[in-house]
Amino acid sequence: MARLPVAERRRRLLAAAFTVISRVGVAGATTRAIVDEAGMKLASFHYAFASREELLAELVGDVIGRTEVVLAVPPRDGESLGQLLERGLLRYLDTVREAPERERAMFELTQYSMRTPGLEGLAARQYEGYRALAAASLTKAAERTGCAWQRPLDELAAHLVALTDGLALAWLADADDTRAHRTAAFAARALAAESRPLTVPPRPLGEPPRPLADPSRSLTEPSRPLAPTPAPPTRPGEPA
Amino acid sequence: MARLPVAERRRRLLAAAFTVISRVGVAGATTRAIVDEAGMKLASFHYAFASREELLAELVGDVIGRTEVVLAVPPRDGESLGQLLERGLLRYLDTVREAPERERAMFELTQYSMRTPGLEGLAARQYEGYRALAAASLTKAAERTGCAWQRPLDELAAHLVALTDGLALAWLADADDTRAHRTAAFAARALAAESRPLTVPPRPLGEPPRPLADPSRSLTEPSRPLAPTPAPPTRPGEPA
DNA sequence: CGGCGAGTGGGTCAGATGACCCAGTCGCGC
DNA sequence: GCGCGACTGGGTCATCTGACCCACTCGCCG
Repeated sequence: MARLPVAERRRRLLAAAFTVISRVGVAGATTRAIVDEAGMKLASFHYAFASREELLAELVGDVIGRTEVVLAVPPRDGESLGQLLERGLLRYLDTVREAPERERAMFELTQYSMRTPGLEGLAARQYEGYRALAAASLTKAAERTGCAWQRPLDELAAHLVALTDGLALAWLADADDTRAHRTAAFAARALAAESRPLTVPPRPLGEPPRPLADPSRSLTEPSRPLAPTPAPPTRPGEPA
Repeated sequence: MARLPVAERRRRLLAAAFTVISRVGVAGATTRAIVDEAGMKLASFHYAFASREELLAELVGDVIGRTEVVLAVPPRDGESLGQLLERGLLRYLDTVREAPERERAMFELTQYSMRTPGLEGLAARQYEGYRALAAASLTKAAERTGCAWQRPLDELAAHLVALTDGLALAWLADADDTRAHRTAAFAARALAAESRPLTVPPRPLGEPPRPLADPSRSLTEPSRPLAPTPAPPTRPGEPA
């Protein structure tokens, strides 16, 4: 083994650890398996890291940055926001299908950090990172299709993260492409419903410019009655 | 230790195993930790189960049935489908908040079965079970609020499962109640948007009874053009 | 009511694993 | 060009873990 600066060695060990975890899970990522993957000797491990725990903690932190924006897809002409979102989600799904182990490894690392004393915060930060990525994607998608979001961006980002998580988890469990595609379409629909076109379509004459009661407010929380609202007629929960 | 029939011993060991897994994860669920939790001796373990693997396999299978319908909530008068769904989701969220370890254990067991040769099928069956529960909840919710679903039930059930998974995962990561509540509201909205009231509201005069192009079809897949559709105007992905 | 076998208890064993030690070696700075 | 110290290699050690063994006990059946 060539002589490497510690920093580089740490980097390689981290990469090897992720590979091993992808293949056999966190439990199977023993120090020996990791150095084996990296083509090193066991002593080098403890030269670079004080302990296996330290490596895993670093890895969890690292992984946050390693996540790329896979949702971003080149927009097409005349494409609606919903369509763009759906293609983005399908693209994400493709990356999951291509490398399911990678995705599994991510989930497992999150779980590891949630369960390990001292690392709980990292799981939260990881999700913070996901939301930031989601927010960026949502912003770009909206401006590319001439739309505006009707809710705070970070809120919608949280929803998108939940949707992608659910989507990935379900696919990992049963590998059902058809079902996953349908759920992706549903997710796109659901998110697009939280937007409005920026170019306000001409309002039909006579219709007052009512600010159409925020359709995305909680459906159960008692909304401060701006005007006393009588018991609403039996209707599905869709916005007025 | 009292003398127990094997069946009972197995049951107790399974319960103890789940408890241990909730506390310390699958990796920490060693045979010793399990028998300790159950108040038995190690030998009893191998008397009841051939191996730790056999117990875990059985546990994964068991867990499928153990899941209850927590989404079901008593309906209130004049409540919309969306409101009912949101309350159901919030109730689910409450169970997660009350026993996060339980939920974590479930996720971990799923992951274990996905990763263990011979148990992959169990993960799929587990999700099948989840979908069945979701479908039952959705049916009940719709009929209680006088609504009908506009998409096949099992499809919507898959969406609901994805949403609850994403919701739970996010909450487990950051324990942010506010965010989780908002996502629950979003999920309820999104699902309710896939329904329609059964009592058809009187159609405005002059508006033909057009079957308003299925709003829930995929937004990207080329829909067989019933009528040649020119490039759609730039609009958000929301249904016409 | 006596024996037999299902069930129990305590111990053992081999292998895996995290940690870490120490004698070397070899590249870099002087 | 050379010495020093950052790095490497090949061990060792204590501990944990799954598996399993065998002598014993005690409730039930005949």
